[in-house]
Amino acid sequence: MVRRTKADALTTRLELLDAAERLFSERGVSNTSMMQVAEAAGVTRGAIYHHFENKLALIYALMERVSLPVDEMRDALRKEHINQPLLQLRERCLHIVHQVQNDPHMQALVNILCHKCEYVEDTLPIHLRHLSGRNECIDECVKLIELAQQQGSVREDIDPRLTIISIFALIDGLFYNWLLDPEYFDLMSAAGSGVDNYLQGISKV
Amino acid sequence: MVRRTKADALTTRLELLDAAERLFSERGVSNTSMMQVAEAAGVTRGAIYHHFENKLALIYALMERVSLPVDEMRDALRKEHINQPLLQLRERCLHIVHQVQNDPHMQALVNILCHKCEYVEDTLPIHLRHLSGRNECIDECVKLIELAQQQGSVREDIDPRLTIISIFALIDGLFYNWLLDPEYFDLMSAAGSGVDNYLQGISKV
DNA sequence: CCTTTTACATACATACATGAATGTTTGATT
DNA sequence: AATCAAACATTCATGTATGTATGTAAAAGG
Repeated sequence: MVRRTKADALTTRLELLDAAERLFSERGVSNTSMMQVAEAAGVTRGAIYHHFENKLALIYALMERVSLPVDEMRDALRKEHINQPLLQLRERCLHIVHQVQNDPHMQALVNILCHKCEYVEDTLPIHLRHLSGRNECIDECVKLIELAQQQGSVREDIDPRLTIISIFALIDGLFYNWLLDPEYFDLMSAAGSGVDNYLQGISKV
Repeated sequence: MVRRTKADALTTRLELLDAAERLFSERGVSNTSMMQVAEAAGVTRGAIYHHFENKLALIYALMERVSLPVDEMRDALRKEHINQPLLQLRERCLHIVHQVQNDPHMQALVNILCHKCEYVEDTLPIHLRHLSGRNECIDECVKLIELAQQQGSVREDIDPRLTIISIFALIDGLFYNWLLDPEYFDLMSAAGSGVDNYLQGISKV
């Protein structure tokens, strides 16, 4: 059955995205054919190629879908705890973790980018996009550490950049392992104690 | 040209492993065909299927190749700094990092498992194997934290298990990001400061 | 020296996946 | 009301990966 109106077309598009998100997340990107995505969405392959150029464009669209709410949330959190940089850093970190744990789209996307998609030349644009937003975030958080140093709450011998890279690595690693086996540990508890312990370690005594 | 002697066959096998390791690491597992591996090793596909059942068996063999030296090193490090659990933990962590940075086989394998191989049902045995050795290591390191608590060097309110999970996540995350862009930061520096800061954060003042 | 394996190469059968080309039905436009 | 274009469905042409079956020459074994 062909959907005719613009609203119907948008529905089809969303159903395709949902199907792709689910199948990619369950069975891996390269192990999922366009045919399977189409079938799961109740359409034929023709529908996919009408809405998306190819499989990469599909993943790209999946990223678009979550990037907007993520950006909004980041902008909001940027304005809180302005004079308490370590607290803001903590809140921003834990909020991302909370989002990955509770927003299904976000979780599926991180899962796909982390475990269901090979980082190769073909997928480079995807991962570059993923990293660009991240690097911005790193630069911004480095300034938080520097500010904390100026305020005297963080030790002078701490390298702000390496510190942020480590904290982000900690969170990435938690995602990485938690997505492999969500039962193995509680994500929020680990992230909370992990970030707190780390911040404690760089704080002045 | 057919290699006839047993020694020659072993050479062929090693060349196949080297070729697979390189191609998988460069172009991704599912994006590399058995044909390409064979060509890179200077043989035909028949040679591969003679030595390995399929692509999974190839990856499995790649793991075998590095698991032995890794195990040996772990056993050795287990015996050092017995009465200084935090120091032993630190050394064990940093040694793994050092190994990933300096041993090409180790680095390629971590890269493959981390970025060049989708975690799907087909590859489950691979990843299960990867995780089993890891979980053993976690259990062992948890005991190090508990010992440090008994010795009074680590705060009582620290959860040993979550702590180790976080520290391991930190290292995993560093691998994950460093392999994506080795120029972006110095692995050893980040790991050193990261682990030290974290341990500082859980230590008694 | 004869037989049996080993260690591959070659060939084949099958199965998908992709992309593009084309067809068709209906909403949208004027 | 007529035309256009969107939103798909259908079909085809092609490439490519896999697994297996078979062939073969030399090494290993007795």
